[in-house]
Amino acid sequence: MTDATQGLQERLAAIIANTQPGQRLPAEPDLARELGVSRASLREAMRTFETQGIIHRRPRAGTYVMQPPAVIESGLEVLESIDTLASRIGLPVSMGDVSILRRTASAEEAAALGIEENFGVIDIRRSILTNQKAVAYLIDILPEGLVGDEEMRDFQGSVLDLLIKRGSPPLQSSRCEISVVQANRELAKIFGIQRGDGLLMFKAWLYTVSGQVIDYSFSYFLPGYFRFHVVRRVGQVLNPNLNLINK
Amino acid sequence: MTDATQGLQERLAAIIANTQPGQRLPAEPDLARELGVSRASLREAMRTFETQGIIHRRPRAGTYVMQPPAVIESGLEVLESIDTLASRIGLPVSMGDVSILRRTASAEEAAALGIEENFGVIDIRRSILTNQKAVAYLIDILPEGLVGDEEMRDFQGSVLDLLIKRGSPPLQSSRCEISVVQANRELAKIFGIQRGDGLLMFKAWLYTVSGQVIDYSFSYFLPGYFRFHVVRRVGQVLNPNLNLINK
DNA sequence: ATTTTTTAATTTGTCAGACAATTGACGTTT
DNA sequence: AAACGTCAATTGTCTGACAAATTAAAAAAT
Repeated sequence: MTDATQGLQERLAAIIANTQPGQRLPAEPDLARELGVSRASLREAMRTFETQGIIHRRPRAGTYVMQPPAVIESGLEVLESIDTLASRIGLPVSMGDVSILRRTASAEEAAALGIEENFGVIDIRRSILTNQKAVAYLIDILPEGLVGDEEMRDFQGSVLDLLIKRGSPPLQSSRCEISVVQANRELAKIFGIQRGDGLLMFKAWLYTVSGQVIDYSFSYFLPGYFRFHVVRRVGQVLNPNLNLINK
Repeated sequence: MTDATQGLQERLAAIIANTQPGQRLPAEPDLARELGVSRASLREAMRTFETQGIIHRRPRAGTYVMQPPAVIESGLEVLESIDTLASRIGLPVSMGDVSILRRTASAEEAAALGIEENFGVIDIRRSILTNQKAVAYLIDILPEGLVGDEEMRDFQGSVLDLLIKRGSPPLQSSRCEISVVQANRELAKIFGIQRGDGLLMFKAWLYTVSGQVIDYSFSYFLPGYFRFHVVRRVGQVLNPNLNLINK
């Protein structure tokens, strides 16, 4: 996606975010004029949000901002920080050492964040303790320039909570990959376990409403202290393309 | 999305599906002519696939079909059997030894299935092989009397597929708990790993539409062969009130 | 005053045609 | 063989237009 397209995407995202769910957006010709683009370009940008279920377009009636689905389950469907989760479960947790450093992005991180290699990133690492024992270790990689210095100084909780609290850019969802990894020396030392012991790992991409990755994170969990669940629908896979592609 | 739009979407999906990953799609004017639509409409449809990362567009160079990831990947939102998943991805898998036996329910199983202790259950265990190597081991516990003897005899695939195929009772959803377990002697032997090595485990309750648990299952996955993911919503932030408040 | 009917404006879906900017392949020159 | 210039190809974007149907306003009828 080109820079100009990205900019339009973000400006449109802001307009959508500032519209009450259920409310109608301005008509396309008006919106295009407001954004200074042609109606065709606007429609392409809108298609992105329609694909994500953020807006719904009704021919001859208008385009409406969707109501975010009601959250009932308390599983992985909803993104919440470990801190929020722990306090909800009643697990007394404290934060261990926090490491915040600026460095340049590795190739993998640059690809994940959609930035150039060697672009600056902020690397935040911290452990979650219960009874003086580490039960989770969290690494967040963010593009430089997103979080100010003063924000960083009084950083006490989770990166996610910080981003949610500041409100901009508006967040959309997180893609979370679940896997098991063997503890390397660093992780073994942090958790006080043997090298090679299994750890539950979440690798997550946090997306803004404009589709940009704002946080690339690795979360390691000591088995036995956390229980994650997800409710799975019975039915068809929604993405029809994958079916076609692999037939 | 209107019906005509849906049709274009599907026809474009078919064209993308029949294009080798990494290859270029025909130029937009040609593709539009082939599909019998205008270039503007085609571009809107293409934006849908670009959003999903299925195609990548490079200005003045063309539109390219992306390479799908090589590992077994599954969104957890939709419940599907490992067999269906593997065939959808094109991974050649075979079924290892299958063990089907009738016995009485343990206390844990009785609680999970909502039946009396010592009530009869069917215990189905099987391993999934790829290249003669076990990569998954699945245990299904069902209340007795739900599956007939003749159905069991020619049982070849997954319990879930069997239940879906027979259609009754109608299934609703599955609650899946994700954790990491250490391989015991039995599991270590099955997977050819050391005792104590980490395995990804799903513990799942399959619910019918009437709310009854019809299948209580344990699924063990060898790390590295599967990549499960889940999209986690950021519920509150899309709520425009918060954005306004925090601005 | 209220309900029904008619009318007109609104809005998305779609089309055709055009131009700009840059890439990548090709041919030419050194 | 290498460097350079040329030119077709391709996506990104714009303008203007029409169709179809919904919605709201206006008009008519009760």
